[in-house]
Amino acid sequence: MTQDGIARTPDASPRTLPHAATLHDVAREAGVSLATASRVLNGSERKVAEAFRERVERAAEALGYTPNVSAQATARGRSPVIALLVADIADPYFGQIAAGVARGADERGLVVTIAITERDPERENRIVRALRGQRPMGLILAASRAEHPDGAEAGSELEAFERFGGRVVAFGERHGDDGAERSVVIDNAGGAEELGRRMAALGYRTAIGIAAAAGVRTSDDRLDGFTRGFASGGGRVERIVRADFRRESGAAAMAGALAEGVEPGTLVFGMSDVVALGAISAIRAAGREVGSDIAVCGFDDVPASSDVTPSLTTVRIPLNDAGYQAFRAIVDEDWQQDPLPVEVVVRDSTPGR
Amino acid sequence: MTQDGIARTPDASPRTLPHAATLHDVAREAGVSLATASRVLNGSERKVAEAFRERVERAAEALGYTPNVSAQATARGRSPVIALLVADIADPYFGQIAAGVARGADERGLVVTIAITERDPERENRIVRALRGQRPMGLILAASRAEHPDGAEAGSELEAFERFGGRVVAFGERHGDDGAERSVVIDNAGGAEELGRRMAALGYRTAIGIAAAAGVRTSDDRLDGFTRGFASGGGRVERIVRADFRRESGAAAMAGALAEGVEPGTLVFGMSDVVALGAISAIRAAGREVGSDIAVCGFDDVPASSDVTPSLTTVRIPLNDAGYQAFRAIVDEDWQQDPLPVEVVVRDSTPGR
DNA sequence: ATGAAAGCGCTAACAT
DNA sequence: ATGTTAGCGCTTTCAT
Repeated sequence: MTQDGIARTPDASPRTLPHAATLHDVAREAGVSLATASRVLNGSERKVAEAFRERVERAAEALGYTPNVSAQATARGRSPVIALLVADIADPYFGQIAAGVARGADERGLVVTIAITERDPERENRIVRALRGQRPMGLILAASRAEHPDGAEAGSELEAFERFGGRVVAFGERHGDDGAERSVVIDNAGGAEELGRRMAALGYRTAIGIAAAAGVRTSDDRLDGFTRGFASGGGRVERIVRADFRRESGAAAMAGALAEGVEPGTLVFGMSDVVALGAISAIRAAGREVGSDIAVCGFDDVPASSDVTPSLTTVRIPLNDAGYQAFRAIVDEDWQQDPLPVEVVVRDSTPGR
Repeated sequence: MTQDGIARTPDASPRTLPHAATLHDVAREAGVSLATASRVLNGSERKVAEAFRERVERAAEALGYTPNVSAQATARGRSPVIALLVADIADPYFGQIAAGVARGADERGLVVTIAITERDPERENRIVRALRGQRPMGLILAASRAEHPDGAEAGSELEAFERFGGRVVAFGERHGDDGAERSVVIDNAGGAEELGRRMAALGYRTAIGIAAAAGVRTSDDRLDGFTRGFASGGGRVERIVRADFRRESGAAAMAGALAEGVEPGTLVFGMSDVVALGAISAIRAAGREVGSDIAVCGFDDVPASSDVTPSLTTVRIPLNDAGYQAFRAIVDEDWQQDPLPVEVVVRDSTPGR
């Protein structure tokens, strides 16, 4: 043994590090061919004599062999990965979706890679392009995107991805023409409409919507649905302030609205719970009361929503299941979305008037 | 052009799908060798004539070439990935850490893969083993683990990983002897001690701790620190109930404690905000009041903690930065942890008595 | 500075 | 049923 604890090889190439056992090592150790070793360790169709199989398995065990995923991927031409794009992984909305995706991936032994778009469309495009390099089985777009922000160019990276056999699954129906893309749809409009109806029934007549920029599909759908439902009960969305889906943004938007004046008895509808939570803190900061003075409702039913006081009225959507659906949309050839029930849950932030 | 839109090749092999442009394609298109193409597109040292360089770049652009990461990884022997292990990605604690890791990875063009341990040590071991197959640059263990659950066996997968040049970074100092492993340490004990002191100063004298199983380092440290600080101010932790770090678990533990009887004026210390939040809901469910009746404090300062009412007293730790530190511990050869300030933030859930 | 060619670890025909 | 061998897409000596 040499001083560095590594056996010196005849050709004296100075390996600096021991290397992980390779399939080759296993085969040699077991006294079988590469192919046989590969078959018992990885190949699907079982056609190896029990005796050999055992020897290979023992050798692999002894050497601590782990198949090199990259090598397998190059050889097979596809990578056992699912790429997940989210706007912000620290956001509970995306966190839950991610959990659902991970749950599915785990079942199939797939690895999920995650990338953060920060809600920047340009950044998103760059990421998709880079992700293509991973040659993943599929791409899940959970980041809320706007409709074709600038004409035909947008999404061309996605097309390229699909053209080469990758599957892309988006949350929410996609604008365009492309039939290849699958989407798991959450009934944003329907849920919001029901919410609007319920709020009108509770006696609210005027509302302020805190929405993302026009063009952001999720936001548009929720706002439109709510407006419709609210109107059907005699209510009216009298003002729409813009924010993105971040908490601080919601707070700022609310603060702005407050500065312009908000009548007692007004209902504020945040396009997501996170935004609504931000609005609540702004309302408090302005010395107003949440509930009987200014009512607030949101959308998503993230865990925090039941913890606030007053607890937040919202629309529950099974985010984790939605993530799982997205996973299945990628791996199941004949996938069809299971229904994702949305449900209005009325809590204390919207007392009856 | 044939009917399927693909040029028929002389050997008539029926490719079912177009394939992504390969480096080979680019080289041919540009009329240069594979090596040259590789050099301009990926190689580090620049030594290619400007004329060639341009032709290659144009060809790559025209063909929409994206380097095949797996192939690069096999050729180079290492994969540009950072593997992140968390107990539960939907938990805001892990979500923030993940965001920090992702932020760093993005800077260096690395991809982060995430795996969920579900707080199951056995599962964690399986995962680490599978992860080895990715040959990632490093492994970040954010999942709170117990000390050697069952003797020497535990962590052997980690050792194997490190032996082959992978770097593992753990949150919290590791038990063992191994010098290879780096750890980003959060001053759990110190923060909790200060919290204990402050609570005692507020007038609390008896506390109930909701902790994870003994042996879970994070929990132990927080509990010990708190106990010490609280005692220094004349307080005493009179009961310790066990839960894991999930919200429901915290609620159940609190419900149990409540059933046995909890004196007014008692302080409940949840080992994490999530647990404390669960405790709060249990207290409410039992018809008791949070604050003046039963006070509650937690640890982490997740966003939800400032939204609850009464807002939760806790210890703030810069989780996102902690995640970023972990990233750096992997990529920077001469890494040294930047200090991660912990700070007690007293809110309404622990009014002075 | 450029190209030819030998790998990287593994899979999958194709023999045998 | 097992072994041989030609790739997979890319990197990297090693010549030139």
